[in-house]
Amino acid sequence: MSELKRRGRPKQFDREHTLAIATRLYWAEGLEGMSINQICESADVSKPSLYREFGNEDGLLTAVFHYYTETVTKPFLQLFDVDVPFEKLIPQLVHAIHTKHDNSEIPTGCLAIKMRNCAPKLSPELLSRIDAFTLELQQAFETWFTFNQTKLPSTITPNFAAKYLDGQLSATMALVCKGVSIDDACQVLVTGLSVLNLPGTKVATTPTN
Amino acid sequence: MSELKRRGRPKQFDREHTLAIATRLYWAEGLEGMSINQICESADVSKPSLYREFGNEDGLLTAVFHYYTETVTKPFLQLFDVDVPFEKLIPQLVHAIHTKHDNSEIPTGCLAIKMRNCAPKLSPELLSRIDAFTLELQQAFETWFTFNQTKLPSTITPNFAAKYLDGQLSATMALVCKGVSIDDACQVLVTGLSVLNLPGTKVATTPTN
DNA sequence: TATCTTTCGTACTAGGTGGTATATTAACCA
DNA sequence: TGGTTAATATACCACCTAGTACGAAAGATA
Repeated sequence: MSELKRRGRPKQFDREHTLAIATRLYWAEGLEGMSINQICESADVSKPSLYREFGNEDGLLTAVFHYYTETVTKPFLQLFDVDVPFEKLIPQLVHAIHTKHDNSEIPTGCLAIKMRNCAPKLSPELLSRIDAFTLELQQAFETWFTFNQTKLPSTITPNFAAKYLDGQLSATMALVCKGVSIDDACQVLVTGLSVLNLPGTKVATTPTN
Repeated sequence: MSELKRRGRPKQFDREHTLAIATRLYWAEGLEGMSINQICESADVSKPSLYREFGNEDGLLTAVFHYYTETVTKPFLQLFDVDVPFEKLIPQLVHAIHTKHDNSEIPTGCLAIKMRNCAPKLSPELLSRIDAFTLELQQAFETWFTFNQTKLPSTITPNFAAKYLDGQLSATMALVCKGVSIDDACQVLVTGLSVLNLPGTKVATTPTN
């Protein structure tokens, strides 16, 4: 146990609570739409406390990004475990999107993408961390397709399929952000993925030549 | 002609030039990444001159949005004229994307979407203008599919096809913004649109049930 | 009790933001 | 020439931003 008595005034600052609120705010309002002052006010912490914990704004953003990937993206990535069978991926994706947007107040879009769009505000270190993570995600897709390659159309490589899936997910989120209903957005996702020959889609096309 | 002599000091302010520079800057750097001061400096105009012309920041943004739709989006929309035959749409889209990103310094992404993402900064009037325009675009897609409905798969309505196309274009732009090559992004677009049975695509799928 | 150590928050800084008051300038007209 | 009109830019405003100096507070140690 780390039950040895610490000297000095006991710490009251709740890092986890602050990170949760900051992440939610940045995610919902956008990086540039949210200031340190507003975050301090919402999380009910003093500004020096926040700076003591995270150093500066970039430190806070780095911690927020880490918190986001751990609590949001990584659970999503588990859907692409190579053990997940071919025929269960799309229903799982649709289910994940539905539960994520239906019964809670999760903001729309991807925080990592929103952060990437504010590149000039970010340090090179954080920027490369974001890029590394998106690459990691991309490669998880590719790995999944590699292990499930047998049923891919012959003209489609796992690498392209990964990019294509990435694009379809972007499309779905973009539509949701635009106000399209979750059902319609999921239908777009399912339709788009149907070209990869994944089961669970209704749309069928015929060869063009 | 409006050649009647105006009284007072002749105007030097070049509205068109300023709008062109402001649009480019907002488009490239994002709404929140660009300040009035920076725009004035880049356009080499004084701040009062800019305020005299546009009233306030929201007025400038409104003018920028109009300039953007007129010079960028509407030419793109012409590709969806109902007279454009079915089999020429995709090559035109790909060609448009290529020429737009290859030989010039056009920023990536869509300014209208970037503006929409900064909703809290925008006046309700401008916000509804943006929404109206995106709706108009969506309906142009739908009209095109209505006039070219015959070859659409029976399970796909023109309304859904319009949303789907919107999503595929978002996907393409998202990939380009992420650093994916134009060729790969266009290939994603072509592949995605293949489910609509449009000619010009190589990928063919077989019915799943 | 007094000292030491650590965390706390008030109150401040410098700089940037959107926006403007005001004096000057430059053309017309009489 | 002098008066009228309108466009110009300097120099300013109040406010907000990220970031911090510093003294008070709260516990352990002696």
